Amino acid sequence: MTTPSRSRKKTISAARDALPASTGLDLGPLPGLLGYALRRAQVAVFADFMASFAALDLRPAQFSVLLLIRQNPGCKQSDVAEALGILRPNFVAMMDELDHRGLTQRTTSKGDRRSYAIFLTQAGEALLDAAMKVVAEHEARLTSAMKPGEPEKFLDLLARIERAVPAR
Amino acid sequence: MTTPSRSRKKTISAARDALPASTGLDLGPLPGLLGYALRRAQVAVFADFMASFAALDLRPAQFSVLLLIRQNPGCKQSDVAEALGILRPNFVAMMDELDHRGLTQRTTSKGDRRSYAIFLTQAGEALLDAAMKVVAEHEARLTSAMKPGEPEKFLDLLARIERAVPAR
DNA sequence: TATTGTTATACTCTATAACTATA
DNA sequence: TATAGTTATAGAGTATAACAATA
Repeated sequence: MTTPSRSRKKTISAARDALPASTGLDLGPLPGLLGYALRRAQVAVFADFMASFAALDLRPAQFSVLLLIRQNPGCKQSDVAEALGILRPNFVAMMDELDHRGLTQRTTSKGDRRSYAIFLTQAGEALLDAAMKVVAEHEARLTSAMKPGEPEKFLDLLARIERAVPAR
Repeated sequence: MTTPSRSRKKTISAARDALPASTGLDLGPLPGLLGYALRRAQVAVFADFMASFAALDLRPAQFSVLLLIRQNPGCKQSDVAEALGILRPNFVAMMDELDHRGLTQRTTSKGDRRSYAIFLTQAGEALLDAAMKVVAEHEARLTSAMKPGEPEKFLDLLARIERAVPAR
């Protein structure tokens, strides 16, 4: 077991100032916890992402699905689902909706008749083009508070945290 | 509108190496998006948190509720809910469960008879003491992949990202 | 009229078992 | 026997409207 360490203690009080409670409640050690700060930031970023994509009627998961299909045309449903951490049963309704909206197309693959080969339609390509512009603006909002080099540093820290945690 | 910028391009390919797809699919620009990396890390950290607290039968939200009550003994339900971003209707069942488990206690406050003053019981204090040790181990796992000073830098970046996004 | 706690309700995400048709 | 897609279902988490008691 590791102790919070002297330098951490300083961080906690700094973070306490940085993350206002909005109500008068004392948050105690909460703002100094990496997991808590990580979750707060992720919730805020997710909300901004969803608000940005409301006009395109695209949720984050749908955006990533379209992106992966464009990047891997003809791939199987299961591969996309697995790559995004979506369980196969839950992915069916997602693909159904994208299909019904005319954004994707499932063609029964010649080789293995139990799997589909999935593609973007022209409408899907066009929507994804528009989405890439929206996501660039969203990302620019996130990096607007960062100095040069910090976005890269942040991505590196996120990747190391992900790897530092079991499950793998 | 802002362009992705030259330095970002380099970051994307670096992150692509750092975040393996596990399946063979090409993730394209996804691993270079701050929002995507942030969400992946948060999901992984949340999973580690929940696994760590399984033995105590405490979910993240319950832990933060107990912590806030200890930090603000006698406070109102609504204040805790608001501080944690939990909607008041959804907070009722949470408090009911904590009460039924004997971890918290609601006493009708003398001053305002429509609100409760909430406290931790001795069992609640004891469970939170145990939880603080578990969370320290959890945090140590997250910082194990970081060099001195990086946890503070990471907290700072998270707070700045949260503030950079609208809603407020 | 406004606030605190509450009920009812609904919608999204996530998770598991089991079916079908193919292999 | 195993795999791809599917169905059904259940559980969290989150959202809004409205009510009773109190201020």
